Amino acid sequence: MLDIKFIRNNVELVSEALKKRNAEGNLDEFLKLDEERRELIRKSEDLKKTRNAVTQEIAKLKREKKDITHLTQEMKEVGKEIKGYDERLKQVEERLQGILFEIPNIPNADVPVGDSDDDNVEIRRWGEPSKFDFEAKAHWDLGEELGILDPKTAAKVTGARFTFLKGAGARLERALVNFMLDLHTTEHGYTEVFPPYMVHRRSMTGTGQLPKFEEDAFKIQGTDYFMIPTAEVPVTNMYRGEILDRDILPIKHVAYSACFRAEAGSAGRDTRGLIRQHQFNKVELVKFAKPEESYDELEKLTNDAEEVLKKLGLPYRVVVLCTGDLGFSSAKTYDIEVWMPSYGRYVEISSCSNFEDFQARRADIKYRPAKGEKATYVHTLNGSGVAIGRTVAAIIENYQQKDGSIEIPEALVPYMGGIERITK
RNA sequence: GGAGAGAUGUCCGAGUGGUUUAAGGAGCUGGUCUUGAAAACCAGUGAUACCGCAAGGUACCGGGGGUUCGAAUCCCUCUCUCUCCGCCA
Repeated sequence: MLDIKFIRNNVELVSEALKKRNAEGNLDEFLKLDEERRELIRKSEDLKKTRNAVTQEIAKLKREKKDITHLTQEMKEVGKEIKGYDERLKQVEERLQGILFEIPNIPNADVPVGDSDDDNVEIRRWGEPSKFDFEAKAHWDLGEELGILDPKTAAKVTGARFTFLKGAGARLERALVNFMLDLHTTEHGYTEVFPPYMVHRRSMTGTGQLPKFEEDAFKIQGTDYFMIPTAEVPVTNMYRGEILDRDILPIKHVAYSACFRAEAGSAGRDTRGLIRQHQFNKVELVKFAKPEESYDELEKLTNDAEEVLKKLGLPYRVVVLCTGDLGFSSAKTYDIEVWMPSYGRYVEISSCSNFEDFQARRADIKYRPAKGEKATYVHTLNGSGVAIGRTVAAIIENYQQKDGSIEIPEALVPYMGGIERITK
């Protein structure tokens, strides 16, 4: 959510930003309602001032046993008038907030302008795309042949876009979770949290999933609970409505969670394999930082996520998302893309974003820059560190051997109980 | 699921319709005293949001609604916390 005053004073800038994003925002109506809102507040508060004064007078007269009926009559009318203004004000503010909630964040100045992911800009690469002297297989074929991935049974039990992991496959998933959590807690200084997998509407609104993207989320019928699409939601909302002590910033959390996404609008895309599932596991990095440090923290956070892929020996590249591909709440995002032989290209495995104060304003998370100073919004950041399912897919494909077995990356062997290779 | 008790400012905690438009205490800030500190004493103190160029004003006693000239206080409703009982991984 953007600041009302900021929009009021920077209409051109906001309008430009929307254009760059190919997004729409009802700025004309916003400005009109903003004007009306302030006028209603003025009128209502004027009358309240009068009422407060007269009410004191009535109390005094009553103590003196004097007649007050003419005053109470008068105030009855004033009360009605106030109520009228306040009711209209409430309507105006609701509409205003509705518009505000649907305006995306303003991209940072150094974000490249572009229409789609074709215009994202590669920043760096690590490793070389894997080459094979045999016919390389896709992870969905290889995984089923090895008996470690079983989407058919999942389809029987639940439906499409779910998978049973079995044997060494299930072990690999668990090993990756533990490996990543250990790396980020012991080497990168993140504090581990294990969040609830369901949150209520306010939390989903705080991080920006709602109200605009409700169709992407799984809602629990008969409740106001949503399955979390990422641990970002519960972990960011841990601090909702709080003023944080400046000395504890930056706060760095790492959280493992399952993630649930309806994938509305993705029908027919990535239908095979682990790339796009309704439920997947992810280790998420979340930070709360001082505004002046948030872009340094974004670089560090991205590096922390990259370290996972380096240690696993998976080739990847980092791209900065262009304005047209940027997520709704984000001011700047780096995607880390891992080499996926079956796709013949790099595939997103992590998305690291600085939301600046966009989420903090929605969720009301502040800090005090200095003692006695006015509290101001923190900057929130997060990134996958990294998506587990896609890592499993990447390991299967990049570490496949000619005989159809899969070598386990060295760093992962201790987490696999010493298993160095997955075979039939 | 049943029965009951709560939610007040940074914290503790009074307050059942108008000298409470929130007492008192703690904390914090400043001062007096002291070689310094502690203690004591004195004074100040909403780290809130909004409207306004400002002066100032309005709102805010868990959330929402109602009664009233006037609500922290009365009524309705929701959320959360705690205690006891039942059930349960």
